[in-house]
Amino acid sequence: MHVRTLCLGILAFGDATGYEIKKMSEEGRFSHFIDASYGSIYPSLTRLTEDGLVDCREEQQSGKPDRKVYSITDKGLAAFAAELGEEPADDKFKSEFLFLMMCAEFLTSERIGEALDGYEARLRAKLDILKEAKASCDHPGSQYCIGYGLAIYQAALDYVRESRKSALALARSKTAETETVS
Amino acid sequence: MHVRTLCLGILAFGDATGYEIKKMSEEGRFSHFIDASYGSIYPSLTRLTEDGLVDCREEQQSGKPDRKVYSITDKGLAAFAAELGEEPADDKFKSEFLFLMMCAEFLTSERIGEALDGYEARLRAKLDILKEAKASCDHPGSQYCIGYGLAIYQAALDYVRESRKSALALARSKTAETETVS
DNA sequence: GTTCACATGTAACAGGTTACATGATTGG
DNA sequence: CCAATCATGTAACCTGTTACATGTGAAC
Repeated sequence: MHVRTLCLGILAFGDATGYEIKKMSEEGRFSHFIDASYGSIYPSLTRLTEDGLVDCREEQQSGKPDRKVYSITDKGLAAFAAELGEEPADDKFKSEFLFLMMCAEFLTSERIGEALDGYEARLRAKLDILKEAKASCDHPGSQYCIGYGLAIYQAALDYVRESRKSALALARSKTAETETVS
Repeated sequence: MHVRTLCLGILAFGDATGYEIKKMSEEGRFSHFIDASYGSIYPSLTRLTEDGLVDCREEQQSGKPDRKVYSITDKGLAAFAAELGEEPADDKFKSEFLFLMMCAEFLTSERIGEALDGYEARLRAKLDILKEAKASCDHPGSQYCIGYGLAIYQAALDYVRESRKSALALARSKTAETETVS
């Protein structure tokens, strides 16, 4: 999914500035999809405006910089609806942690233990964020996504904990270790 | 993780051609990470050779095109070990399906049902592939990754099935539907 | 006879990131 | 006084994809 679509989707829920879109994509309800940078958001908004899918109004603020508030147009809403009508692309899951575990035979068991600890900690942190979000957000669509996130991160955490021993056993053998050192 | 690192990692397990690396990244043991295209693999191998991290020998074959078999060098092995020593980057999970569900209030319950059916089918297909891989692959590191995949895809499937009713209820109301139509 | 598997490679293009440029106000 | 928050935007760069170019042999 392109940043352009993300912007359009966020604006379908209500007006926002580029700055706010960035925030939402990295902290808010939309953080499960992409975290877009300013370098992609601002050009996207310019393009969307040129294409007539969004409107822009400038607002002066006392003390703060001017802001450009974007609203979705009817044409934009139609384009968004059309995109939602298409078959969603396959999920993409990329994990450097799993790549590391795949290559565990090149590592010492100490290094694997370290990686497992770090990964577990991150999973816990994500679960905490999701639990907090679940309690504080009342948007039904978001609740569905949060529930999904809780389910899979919990499953991942359970797996990593349960398989810890066998994971450590993947390490390169002591003999191989000495071979490499010598 | 870059295609370059993926190539290096695959070659750490044994010699391969660019063609074989592509196959492994989309079907084999390494398919959980990236599916790289020829347009990125071949240039990566050229660069790795220039940098002395891999060696290349050309092999003629009767009836088939010549092939270039790449082997990792000591320098390459060291570079690979160094990369594995670094903290792995955060997992990246992107789901257009979840984006759709987040925006469910813009959809009819029919469309949501359709999306749920499609998503469920894909999850089942992935689970089947993983189950088959589990039975046919005896590499321990791969087994760990397959186990992880089974755990999270199963959790996702369970969630999608259990929450189906509430998911369908996310649809836009009939009044809103009529409003949009008129 | 046509499609598939084998096999390598390039060029144009798309998409996004990073770093930079600018600048006011508020809170510690 | 320094850092953070608000706020917008551009240019250079990096990485990767798509489509193209080329060619053989086997299977159906």
